[in-house]
Amino acid sequence: MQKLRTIKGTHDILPWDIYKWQTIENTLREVFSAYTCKEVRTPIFERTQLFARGVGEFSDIVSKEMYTFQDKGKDSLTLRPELTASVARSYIQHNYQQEAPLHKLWYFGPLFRQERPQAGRQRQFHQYGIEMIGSANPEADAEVIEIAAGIYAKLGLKNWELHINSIGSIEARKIYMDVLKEALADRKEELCETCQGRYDGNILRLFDCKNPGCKEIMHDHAPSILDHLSEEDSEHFEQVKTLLSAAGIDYVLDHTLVRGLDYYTRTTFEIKGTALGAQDALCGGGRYDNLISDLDGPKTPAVGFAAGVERLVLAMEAEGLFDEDQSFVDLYIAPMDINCFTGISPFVHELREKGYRVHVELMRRSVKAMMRDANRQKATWVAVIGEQELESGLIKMKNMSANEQVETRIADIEKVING
RNA sequence: GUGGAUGUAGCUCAGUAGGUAGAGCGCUUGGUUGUGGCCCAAGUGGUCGUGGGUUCAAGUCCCAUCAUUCACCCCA
Repeated sequence: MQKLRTIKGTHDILPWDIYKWQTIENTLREVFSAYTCKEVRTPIFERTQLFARGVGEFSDIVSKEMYTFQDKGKDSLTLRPELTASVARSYIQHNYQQEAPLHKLWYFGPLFRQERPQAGRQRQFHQYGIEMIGSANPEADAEVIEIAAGIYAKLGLKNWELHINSIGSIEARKIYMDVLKEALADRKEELCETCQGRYDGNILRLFDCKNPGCKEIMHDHAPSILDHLSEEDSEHFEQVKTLLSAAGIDYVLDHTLVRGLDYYTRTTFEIKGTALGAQDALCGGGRYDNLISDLDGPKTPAVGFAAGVERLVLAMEAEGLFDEDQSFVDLYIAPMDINCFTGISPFVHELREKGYRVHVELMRRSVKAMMRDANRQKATWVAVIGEQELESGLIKMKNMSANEQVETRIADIEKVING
């Protein structure tokens, strides 16, 4: 009998770690709302077809990493492996374009991909991101990148760098791929096995190979895609770079940055955590001007990014950015026996309604044990209530960090807490 | 899917030349009568991942299996 445990590649976010996620989520809301983005939540599963068409039938994600199943109506459904396609579907289904020409949509949620887990990669993982739909202009690209970077800045993360590139329109990319193929034709035999396969499959992926031999060949012989962009593509990219510089955002120009998903056009970017393991992409995104129309929507330009939350947690832990000493208890009530509850109950209720975090100890422990517990929980105040207090109507309030104790009427607890 | 590493108390790990288990931290309680953080003490807690095999005897050797983990692939 197998012990009950989480499925491979999935994890519980434990109650003593959840504050890390909440810290991140709160910051996300702040930043996205500062840019007047609106959150959208889509279902966790969709028709398989959506991803096959949106992400690309032959991409690895769709061809071998999806959790796909049939429901009782024999429809093929899939746990979402990414969110851009879902948001695009929502945009089309509800005719967002009738509401306004531009939509800035952000999201946060779990995704599923059946890959072998490793550091910074799980089978159920979380991403947040934004899809800015409606603008073909470079200022949209720049704002999306600014938001991505702004979130890390706001969280205090230091060890990351922004890489940007432009892979042009589909037409320009096709031409470039032929040029690349020709430039490497003589060297094909020297490439590693997987790269030889990629040469005929998706030759752009050669840039991602970690094999030193392949890297050298690519470095020495591969032409830059930036030299093969159309005039409009180049102009667009120049403006993006200018806008980023104006916003004071540092970037690394990286012509080898070719995103894996089929739907990207023109600007692509990635933010790498420089203190992470092999899975170091904190955030990846770019422009995708054809996706909406590919999914039978109106021809609509868009740009966005998706960022991994588990990786962000790892990166923040590595930089010690979480406050491990923060208190979750404003007032710890230490009742000496059951009779103490009735007298204090209405006041506790009132404090909680006002937003104070109040713990009433429920274990019937000794005062010593309760004080010890309050200390461990980093409670700011402790109220001791026993027979004496019930008789006199005065309870003892102890400020734990100052080690000072005062007597007060129950009705004045809030005054004491506020000093 | 491929390769490497690892699987002993809640956590981090010891475990010597095979003789049926330890430490630190944690948790609980106590150190006199109703008060924490330090210190001290006691207690709680493990069929040594699982199943076989070798042996008088295996956490310790062999095989298998499962799980975890790191890397490849791919991607956030």
